[in-house]
Amino acid sequence: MNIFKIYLKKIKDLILTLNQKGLIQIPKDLNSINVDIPPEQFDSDISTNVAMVLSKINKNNPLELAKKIENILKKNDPNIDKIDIVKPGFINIKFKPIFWNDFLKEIITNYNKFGINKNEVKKNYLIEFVSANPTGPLHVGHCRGAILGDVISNILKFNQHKVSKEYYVNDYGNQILSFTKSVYLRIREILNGEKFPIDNPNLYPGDYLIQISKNIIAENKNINFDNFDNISSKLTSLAISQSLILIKANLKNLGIFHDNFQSETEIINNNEVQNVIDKLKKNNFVYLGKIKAPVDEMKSNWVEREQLLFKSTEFGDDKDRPLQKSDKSWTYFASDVAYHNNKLNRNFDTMINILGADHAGYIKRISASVQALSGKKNKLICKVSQLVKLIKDGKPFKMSKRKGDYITIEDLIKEVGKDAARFIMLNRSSDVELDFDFSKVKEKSKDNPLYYVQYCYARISSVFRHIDKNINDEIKIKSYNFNYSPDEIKILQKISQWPRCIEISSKMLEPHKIATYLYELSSTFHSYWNMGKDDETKRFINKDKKISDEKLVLLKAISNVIRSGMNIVGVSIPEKM
RNA sequence: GCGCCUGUAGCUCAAUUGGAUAGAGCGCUUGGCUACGGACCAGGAGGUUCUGGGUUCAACUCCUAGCAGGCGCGCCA
Repeated sequence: MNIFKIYLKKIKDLILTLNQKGLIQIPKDLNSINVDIPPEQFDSDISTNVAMVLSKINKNNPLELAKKIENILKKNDPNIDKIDIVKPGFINIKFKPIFWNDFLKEIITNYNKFGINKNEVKKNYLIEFVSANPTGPLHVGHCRGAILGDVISNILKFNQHKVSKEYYVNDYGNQILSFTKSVYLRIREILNGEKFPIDNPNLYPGDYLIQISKNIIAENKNINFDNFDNISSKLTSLAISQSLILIKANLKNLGIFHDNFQSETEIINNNEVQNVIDKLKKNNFVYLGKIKAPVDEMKSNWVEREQLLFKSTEFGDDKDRPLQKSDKSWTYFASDVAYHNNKLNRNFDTMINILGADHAGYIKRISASVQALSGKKNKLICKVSQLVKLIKDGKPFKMSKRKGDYITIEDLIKEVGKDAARFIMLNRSSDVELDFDFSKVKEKSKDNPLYYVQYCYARISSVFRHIDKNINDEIKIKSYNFNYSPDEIKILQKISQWPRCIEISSKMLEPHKIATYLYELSSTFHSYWNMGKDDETKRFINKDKKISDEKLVLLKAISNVIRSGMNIVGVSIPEKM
């Protein structure tokens, strides 16, 4: 029940009717008309800009137009208490108690549906995220994108879209080769005591390789590890599946579960790369050519080579991109084009890729390929998650893979817990760099939004305990006939904005809005709670240790929204803290 | 040099995607625990939204030209 959408429709219908009667002119496009949340100082529940939008085309003062609309609105809507017309031409609407009573009845009886925008067109999404190389466990750097992708999926699912979560496994190429080699040398070390060349920059030095190697030895007693070439491909698949076990365990600890792990090797072995290149060739998007050297550095080392190129410049990229290496093997880009063609063939309405900031430069070429293959724009949406700046003991913490001093997801979870990791990573827009201060994240104070929201839920739970109920119990109300005070209406207004929050974060794929909203809702609650100290009528439990239906409904509504919100974010809501 | 992201209070960030007097937390400052959970609340000080131009009834938001920071820029993935 999105009251903003409901009233937007009412207002659009109204001006369409007025237009048909020849009373007003309307623009072709009604999209700039909106129904919004009015600023607090105006004592209204919703507001609309309709008069200002119509003013120009009607050559009429917005205030006068607003007056006309006001009269008609009031006459036809028994829910409206008063309408204010303010300065430039805003129409501010305040509802009667009956409106809030009906509203609460609806959201309490259908509590599990509140927030869903059910009239939105339902789509079938594919979201690809994490997709870290399968050469070891995940580290904190992967964490933000992982959580972002997971929560975007949760929002879309909450809004009743279909979502398939996918992890692309880059189990092919040079990095995998050196990874396999590293495992091999670790195995030799274990079996034959040959020391692992820890300083070789082309190898993976991490200690986790020792455990991987031990597992491989233990599970494959029949393999002879004397000659690398004889077993390299077998060893690759064994090493990767060991890596994936680690990665899946990491993701599980973050509360993340993918529906599908798509292997790159499989795409290549199915000849999909060759097929997609043939397809592009047919449509004239591929040619043999040379790439120009970058303008500045290392000009002297540049060797021009003729290679198979994809015309990504036709779709706005800076240069055309190579599909084939000089040794005739495919580039990473080529197999990724094939992978995206594979996605296209599975007929999703929209494909979402979550990328780290360091891969942002890749977006143009991959969306170019999707456009070339599908002819449709906007089939692929790429979301970039900016860097996370780690702060430990008040100082920035730099991770270096070489030295092996990086923080894994295990370390992170052990130190701050899944809930804090998820909530804090979401607390900022994905477009801005995020400070992740280990000491602050653990802090149990207002400085930490996670605890602030959880504390709100815990307080509500404690009220339910006092009346010998549980916060999850369904409540039965004889009649919704209440008259809430202005301070309580403030909470109701905030609650009424929940579906709108979902609507926008779902449309814009911006999960941080959920975290912000939950914080604000908690804030209005905490504020009201403290009023109870001076004013007993604002306490939930009265002198007789009872609670009125009016207050009970209010608490139930708040806690239901917090529960849905925290479920979407994927964090727990303890009843006691 | 080019591309992407960012620039808002001393610090970290919001801002209903173009709306009204730009809001929170931290820090500073003044108050509130014999209390349904103080992990909280109320008040105060703090702003030329990086700069210049443009579009609009309306610009933190869009366009444009700059400035500053981050990330990336060959057949690595």
